[in-house]
Amino acid sequence: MTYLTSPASAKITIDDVAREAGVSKATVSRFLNRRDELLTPEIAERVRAAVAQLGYAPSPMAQALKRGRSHLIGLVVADVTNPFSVAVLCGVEKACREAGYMVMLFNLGNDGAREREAIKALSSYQVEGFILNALGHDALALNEATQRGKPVVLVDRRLGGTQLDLVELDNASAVRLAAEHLVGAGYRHLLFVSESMKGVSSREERAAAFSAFVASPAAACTGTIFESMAGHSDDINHALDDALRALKQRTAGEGPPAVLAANAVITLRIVAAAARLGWTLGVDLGLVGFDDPEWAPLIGPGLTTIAQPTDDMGRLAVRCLIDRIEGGVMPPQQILLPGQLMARGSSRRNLPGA
Amino acid sequence: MTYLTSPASAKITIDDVAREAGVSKATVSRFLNRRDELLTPEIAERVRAAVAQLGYAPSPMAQALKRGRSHLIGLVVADVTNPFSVAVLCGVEKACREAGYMVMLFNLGNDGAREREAIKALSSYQVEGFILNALGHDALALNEATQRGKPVVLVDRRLGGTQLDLVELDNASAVRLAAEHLVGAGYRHLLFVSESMKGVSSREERAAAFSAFVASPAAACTGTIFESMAGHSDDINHALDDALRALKQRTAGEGPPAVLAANAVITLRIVAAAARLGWTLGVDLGLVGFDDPEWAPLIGPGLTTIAQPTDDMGRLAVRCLIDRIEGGVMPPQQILLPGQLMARGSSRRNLPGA
DNA sequence: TTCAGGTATGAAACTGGTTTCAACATAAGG
DNA sequence: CCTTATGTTGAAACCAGTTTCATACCTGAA
Repeated sequence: MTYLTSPASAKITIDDVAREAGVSKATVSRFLNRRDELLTPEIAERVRAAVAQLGYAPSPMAQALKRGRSHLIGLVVADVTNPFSVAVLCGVEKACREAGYMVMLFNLGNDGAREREAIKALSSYQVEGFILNALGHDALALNEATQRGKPVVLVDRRLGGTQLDLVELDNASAVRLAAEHLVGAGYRHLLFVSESMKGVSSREERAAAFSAFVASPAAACTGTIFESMAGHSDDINHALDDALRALKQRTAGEGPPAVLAANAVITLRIVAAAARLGWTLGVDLGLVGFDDPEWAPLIGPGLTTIAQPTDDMGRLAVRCLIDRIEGGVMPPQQILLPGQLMARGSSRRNLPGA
Repeated sequence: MTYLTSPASAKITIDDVAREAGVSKATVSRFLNRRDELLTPEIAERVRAAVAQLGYAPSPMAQALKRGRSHLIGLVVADVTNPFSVAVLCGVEKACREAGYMVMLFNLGNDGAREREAIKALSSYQVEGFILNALGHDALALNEATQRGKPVVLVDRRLGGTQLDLVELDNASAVRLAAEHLVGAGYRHLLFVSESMKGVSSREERAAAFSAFVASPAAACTGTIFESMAGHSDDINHALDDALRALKQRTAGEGPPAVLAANAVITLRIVAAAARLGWTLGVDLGLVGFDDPEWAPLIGPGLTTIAQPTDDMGRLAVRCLIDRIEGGVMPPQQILLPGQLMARGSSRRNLPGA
């Protein structure tokens, strides 16, 4: 009894087409690459017909082998469960397809040790370039890639000291935008909550911009940075609750404090913490978070966020990469894109009380 | 002025290793494939040293070409922005890597017309098999794949009449679980809200199970199905609001109605609709939704959900596929996995009123 | 009519591996 | 000591294409 009835329908090669058309495979190859120029109309037509009749499609593998070009782009993502990464992934994938490239995905699952593995695996598949949204724990891995002469574009995070193309949010402006919004809404005490910096540039930039903002005389607010360390989630939550309670106490009588959350994961943690403490967002605690997932308007009074132009980021990263792949020689670019403030209930101080 | 300092560090081939070790490339190949057996220890050692010294790694492209095996698995996903798809993607990716395969991702972006394109592109890259979470608008595309003798495993959605391996949620049981939970919580009037069926099997199964449940005498509740058609989001929302209002009116005095949402996207829509109507979840409207994204506990009183074992689904799909790739001949399997009820506030009728 | 020059095509080499097959060396058996 | 068996190794063919190089053909000028 057979379950696989497929006759493995003999995949057709360039030789089959050549035979069918009564020409040599060189001719077929020429036809496919520089369509008709260089070919007698009559022959070109015969080849065209044979290709159509057999439904022939050339093997990218074989092409890659000879040409040294795979039309593959390696995309390394720190964590696919992060909505930001997914959003960028979408942009990258779309732009790649439009440009005739396929994307080969490698998800690190937030495991820095796998960066090497990712770059090795992808470059063994002859990807023509990398788009990295990686952890940066392993600068050596990067060197391996660049040393092989493969172009690299960084997204969201700069890695090592190396001067590479980079596409990211204009973190300084975005933080200022968020902080000014909170101050404008009447919050006088700001807490910036981030995951442990661990050398991740975007986290550091945001924290630095926050420090700079609260230090400026014009700010008219106090600011603290809370770094949530890794560990068991109960411990994380406990530490976070303590920090919020302490802040509240310290600033009692001066209006509610506000949190600026460094990304969507942190935002969710803050929301959960507020729920545990029995605080109402927008009333007992202001909140602005980076990233604007679709659930942001639906949590509590609606979460105010800084939306990143993720789709454009992906698209620009690809354009930048392909420019280099196709021989463009230019200085490393840093492309900074503006964030957009999505003002919602979590940062409106004077809500009709609940 | 040069910006690319990389000497393109001449990628080393098997010939280089052979030369370095003073043997033929056949010997090197033998060493790499069946490590040492069959080789003089002295020669094996020379090759090992050469490989190590040159840091040689064989080209999967060339291997694929000759062996006809690419160690690539094609993953077609209906929509990467859907959390369910991402969750499955994670499981698939992990399982693949553990088994020594790479995954090649193709995102349809909910565009059914691209199914063909996806399968063509992936199979031209010689993927050894497919994992499909696709739309199924194009049964022909599928045939193309199976006809080429490539194994296919379906996830979440069965396609066409073809008998293929399938991994999905046990929709019938899951719907019953959710519905019984709602009835148990005191809701007497149930509304099943789904996107337009359009031949998507999981949607149909869930709807059918819902109909079956409410039709059973033991159910002690009424049930309606609301199919949200495609269109402008304002229209969708309007229709949804109307349906909810009508249900409420029709059942006035018999306690609040409850919604069973067919997936996370619908769940978010219901949450938004409740907000527009000024209804409190759990009080004015019960809600249970399929899929359990991380934000579910944080919206309103917490959303009750049916969690799917997405990670296991991915893992099982891969195992199933690899079994077939590696020659396993067996009848098409249907693997049904149980859903888990995550009871939260949105389905608790007697909350301390707000 | 012949020769130069250009063009269209095919044969063969090449990409980087695997695999078959033949050759060689060594050991065992007669 | 010669034959046979066994086991290692290398040369060459092969995968499916691209590209170089040579050849055949045709045209135009001397």
